[in-house]
Amino acid sequence: MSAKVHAELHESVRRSLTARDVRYTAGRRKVIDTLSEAPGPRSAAELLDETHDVPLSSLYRSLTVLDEAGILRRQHDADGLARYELAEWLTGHHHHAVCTDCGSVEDIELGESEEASLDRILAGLSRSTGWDLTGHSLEVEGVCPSCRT
Amino acid sequence: MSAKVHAELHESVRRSLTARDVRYTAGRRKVIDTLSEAPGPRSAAELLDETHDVPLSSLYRSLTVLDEAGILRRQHDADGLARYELAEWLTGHHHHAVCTDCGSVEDIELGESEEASLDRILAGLSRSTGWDLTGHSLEVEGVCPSCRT
DNA sequence: ATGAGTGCAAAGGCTTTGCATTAGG
DNA sequence: CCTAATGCAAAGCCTTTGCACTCAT
Repeated sequence: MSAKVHAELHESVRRSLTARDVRYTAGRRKVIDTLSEAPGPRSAAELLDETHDVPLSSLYRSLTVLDEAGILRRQHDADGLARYELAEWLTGHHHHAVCTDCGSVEDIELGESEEASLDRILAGLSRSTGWDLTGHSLEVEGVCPSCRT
Repeated sequence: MSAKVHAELHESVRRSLTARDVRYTAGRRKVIDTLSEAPGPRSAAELLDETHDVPLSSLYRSLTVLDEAGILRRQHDADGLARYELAEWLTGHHHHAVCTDCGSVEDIELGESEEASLDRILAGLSRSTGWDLTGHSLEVEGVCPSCRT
């Protein structure tokens, strides 16, 4: 993420937090910085390492607060480990590819026409299932380039 | 699941386990029975309750063994709780709808043409990402019929 | 028979919480 | 200033494991 976009990211986060009376502290900025540079969702342990000097409990509390504020999204990988990524309104809509070999998760984007056919599929599902569908995520699994070699 | 298909299910499981020198015990049959009747993935706590008289540690050990044998599939829900369902070779390929309100997960199936367009999307991804893709799952989120009312 | 499975209790690992202190707006 | 956030240690919760006993094949 470029410097300019980076500054805008922090501004977006700050505005969003301020509106909820949540403070944008140094530790939280480090978390957002780290996540914005990551190629895919990060675990708490990875963030603990990559943010430097953000204590465990503060990290977890910040992650919880940022999740509740809609700044980031928490999921769980195949091992049940919590993984965090910036929310889609900050990064843009994307999907995930999970390596069945090493477990790494990589962000991937679909082209317009692919995303459009996904939307058509969802519209059909909404009708046939009785659910009021609000979002979707396609997760593909396979072997990543570095495990393939 | 009908009685006949049910019997076939147990036979499939038994054959698969026998081939790996894993025994198909009463407790494990209860787990398979419960999962085959569930409308979506079950947690360990739910299985503990629904199987009756399968002790905690035995349940977890059976789930681990059955997962490793490819009989069932373990995932984790939004709260990080492990959830189990029969593997797709036993139930058929399907996807999940997650209720953003109550957290319930329901199995859903796509029609042939929808599944075919998903496959086309995946083929494109395989080319553009350099991954060797082997599977996919589409998770849709929304509000389930019972939470909508 | 004989090794896999069971069942209880104890341990593990990730995450949350209590509380006194610090610092952001 | 005044309340949210921090940071340490302690507690929680789901899941796994040690060990002696039991049962499936």
